[in-house]
Amino acid sequence: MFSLSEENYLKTIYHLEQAYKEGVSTNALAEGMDTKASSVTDMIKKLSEKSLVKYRKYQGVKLSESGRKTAVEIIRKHRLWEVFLVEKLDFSWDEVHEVAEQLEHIKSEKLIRQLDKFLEFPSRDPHGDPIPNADGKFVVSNQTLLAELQKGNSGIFVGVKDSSAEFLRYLDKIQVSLGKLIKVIDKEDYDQSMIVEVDGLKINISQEVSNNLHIKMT
Amino acid sequence: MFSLSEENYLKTIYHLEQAYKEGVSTNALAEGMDTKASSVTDMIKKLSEKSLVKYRKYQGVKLSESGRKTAVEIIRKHRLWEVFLVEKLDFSWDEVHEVAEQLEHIKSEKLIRQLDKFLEFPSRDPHGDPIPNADGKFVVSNQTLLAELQKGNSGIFVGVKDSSAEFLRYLDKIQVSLGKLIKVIDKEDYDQSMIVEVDGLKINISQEVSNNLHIKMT
DNA sequence: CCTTATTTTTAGACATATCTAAAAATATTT
DNA sequence: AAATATTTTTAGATATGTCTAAAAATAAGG
Repeated sequence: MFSLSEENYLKTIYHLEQAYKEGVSTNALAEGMDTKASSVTDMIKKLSEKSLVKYRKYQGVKLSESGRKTAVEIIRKHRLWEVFLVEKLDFSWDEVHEVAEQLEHIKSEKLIRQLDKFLEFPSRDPHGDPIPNADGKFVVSNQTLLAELQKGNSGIFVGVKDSSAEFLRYLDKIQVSLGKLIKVIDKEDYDQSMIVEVDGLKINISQEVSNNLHIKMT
Repeated sequence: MFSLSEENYLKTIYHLEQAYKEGVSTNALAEGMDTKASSVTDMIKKLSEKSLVKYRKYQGVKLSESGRKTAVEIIRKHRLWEVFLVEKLDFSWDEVHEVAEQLEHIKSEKLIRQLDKFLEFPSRDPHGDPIPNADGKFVVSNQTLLAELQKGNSGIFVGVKDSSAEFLRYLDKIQVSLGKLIKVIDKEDYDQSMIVEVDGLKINISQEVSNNLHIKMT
């Protein structure tokens, strides 16, 4: 199996690949791992020898098939534990990350299989991010960001992209909570702000905010 | 906080202290940690510098107050996770140990506080061992081994001492399961074997077996 | 009580994962 | 395209936790 450090590198490379499709640079990875570029080079070499990444000097890294598989497994574990913490142990959205970062490295196939079952096979974590299934597949769904909706569209608020405590407090304040039906009443062309209706109340929402709300279309 | 290795040493010293009250020898600890005596000496020095153990060269170690506190916290976490695995994730008694060994090192006060609450403050783990409370206190109870009961006594079967898969299969076979009321009908003087009644059935049980069953007296 | 056996410690080495500082490669500017 | 700036890699060092082999301390036996 892989060391804690190796697993964290794989996970970080996976996330950075979304933004850097051509390959993740050493510096970007150093920033993501909160370490020095030289340390990154060392670790990349190790991962490369284990065929977890494809690496050519000075050209950045990409995950190999087996590297991606491992990264997705870790992400699956992270997100399932987040669901557990919020749904069963009454954690709030902004408290789960640090603990899930630890729990994601526990090694036991049975543990995660049974946890998944216990949680009734959730498809999204508390932030609205999809949870890959046991085969590592992300099951697609009819989900989008509120910002993508047009005047007249509506959907269920199923998650947030920005899970900072600050943002969650803001949502609390405007009384927008998970599971609510949100309808777009009007959308301003000049700043993309919206007037939406939630529980019969009309609320004005900036694009910054609408970009952070995951909506499941009905 | 303490490293994984430090935590494992503290836990092992704690357990060995039950048998070696005068202090745990370097060799005993090496055996318990499955490592070499020289490694143990190195680690003991480190723990001693951190005031987690009391150590005089060639005289073995004892836990200090803070060392004992830390060890008990780890044991509390281990046992709570075992309850979780058995009660919520359908693990069997003989599968939980390895996973709990990993989970016991997760660092989050809130996690363990909420887990305890979620499990409704269990007082014993699936093997019948007591779970210290958040203050590190073992709440005493009216529990004993079946072997200690006399003719006519009865009590609830609340745990096993030997949790080998073999033994658990045997219990399954004779239909003795957790929570059952067991009454001692007769006890042989010459081999200490017993005839007990469970669910109206009379079963013959050897001393070897009765010595492995934790009973809560009613 | 002195010799032998056992236990424990020390000394020096190794692997992992990190760092700093310097060198090498690549990218950018003029 | 040459000079400069940036990025990446290498080289050498450090901390943790382990090991082997040898030395030192303690325990046991005659």
